[in-house]
Amino acid sequence: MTARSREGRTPRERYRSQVRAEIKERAWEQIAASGAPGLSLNAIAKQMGLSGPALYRYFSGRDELITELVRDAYRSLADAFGAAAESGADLAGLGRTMRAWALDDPQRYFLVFGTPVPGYHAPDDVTVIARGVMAHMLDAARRVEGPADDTALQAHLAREEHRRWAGDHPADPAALRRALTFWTRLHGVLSLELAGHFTGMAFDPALLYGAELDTLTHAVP
Amino acid sequence: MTARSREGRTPRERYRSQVRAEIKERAWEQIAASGAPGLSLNAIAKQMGLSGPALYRYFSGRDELITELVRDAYRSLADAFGAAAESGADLAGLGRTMRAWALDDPQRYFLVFGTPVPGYHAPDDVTVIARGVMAHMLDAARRVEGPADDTALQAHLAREEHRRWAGDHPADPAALRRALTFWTRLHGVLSLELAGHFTGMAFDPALLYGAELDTLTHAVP
DNA sequence: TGTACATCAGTGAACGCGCGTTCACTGATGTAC
DNA sequence: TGTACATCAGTGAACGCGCGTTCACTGATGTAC
Repeated sequence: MTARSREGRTPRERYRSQVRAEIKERAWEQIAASGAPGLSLNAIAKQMGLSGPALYRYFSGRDELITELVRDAYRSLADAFGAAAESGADLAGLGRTMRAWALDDPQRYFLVFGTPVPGYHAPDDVTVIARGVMAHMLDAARRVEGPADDTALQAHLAREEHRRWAGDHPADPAALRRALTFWTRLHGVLSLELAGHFTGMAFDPALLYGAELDTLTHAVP
Repeated sequence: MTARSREGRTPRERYRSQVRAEIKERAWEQIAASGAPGLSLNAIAKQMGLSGPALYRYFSGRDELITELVRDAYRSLADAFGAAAESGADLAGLGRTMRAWALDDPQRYFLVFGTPVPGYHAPDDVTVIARGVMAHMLDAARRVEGPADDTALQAHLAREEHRRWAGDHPADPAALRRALTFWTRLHGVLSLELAGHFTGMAFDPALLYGAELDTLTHAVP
């Protein structure tokens, strides 16, 4: 008879997911050390005291492992946003959450928002998870009060949204614009900072980041 | 006797620099096709109808080639900025120049501003060229009129600048702040766009870019 | 102008390495009766 | 409780590949007298 723990998982299943988790952990360590392009299945196996082919019991190949890491990265950011929103964070709160998430593991940030590897295309479900992240930003952007002056961009967003939803559920263009600006401005500071482009420039990137956050919550533009 | 053309370059020297140039050209093609991590000396040699070791007559190794490409990329951006400034471009003009330069060869943009390869450190002279790019932005930022309200960031920049120059030649903190914001905001839009993060979102990134440009030339924040 | 020599681009073989991935297999663990 | 069978984690050998880099060499080009 099968020994089933709670949740109906057999010991074998539990073992499987533990090993899978350890593989991913070592993969993150490798990525942190030498970036995504340097990720090697054989190196992970060796580090775990396994032979290379053993990993193929857990992932169909290198690509699937990377995809899984991307998924996890998106999910963890979505979770962080979710938790922040849960405890009443506004747009600025999400911004601080994003910065903390990025600094926590810069290479994880770059895996998701960094230079794309030509030729690699993430599966569709990753896009869905990414949209979940965007949804959190949109939600918070919607709750920002203050005048949103009518720009050409906003009109453009309104037009495109109407076309997409055929007039049914167009998103608030002002919120959309704010969410986009939130994303690009914070990404601009974060990615340059994490890439080391501010080193030797004698200023605290956190203050620049904070200044950008202020422009977003007080008034846009 | 040596046949010297104008500039005192012998035919051999001319030949050398032609081959060097072709190597770099093929290198750029490869980077465009498969990114910087996929750059391979052997592949370049094969494409030129040469054997692998032949390239070592022209570059001391892979790292020197990459460094040279980074240098060229920075220089071409600095040149583009210089030409724009020459013909009277303001900060917005530099912004449009930067976008054109980025779209012209996205992988070149990423080579310079994208995810850093852990472990690789550019030589010092690259930093000097990079500072030249920043100088153009600062120059244009200085010529923007309009109220620059006093923020904590600005005060911070003023303090740090004073410390760096020991009170001698501190840069105008308002201009510094504007140049930094110029850089990060435009990079934010550009890098997300080039990385394909806006695909499927049904809006024109150029308009978002333009909106950010407007915020920079009209009033900051 | 011709000859002896030096320079230097490019070759081919080789080294050592690591990669992803396949395959047939062993041996332990779980399952069914 | 014991026995026969099925499942499945992991191994070791092998395949084919490409990488950066070194080395001793050939042959063409330039130089000096």
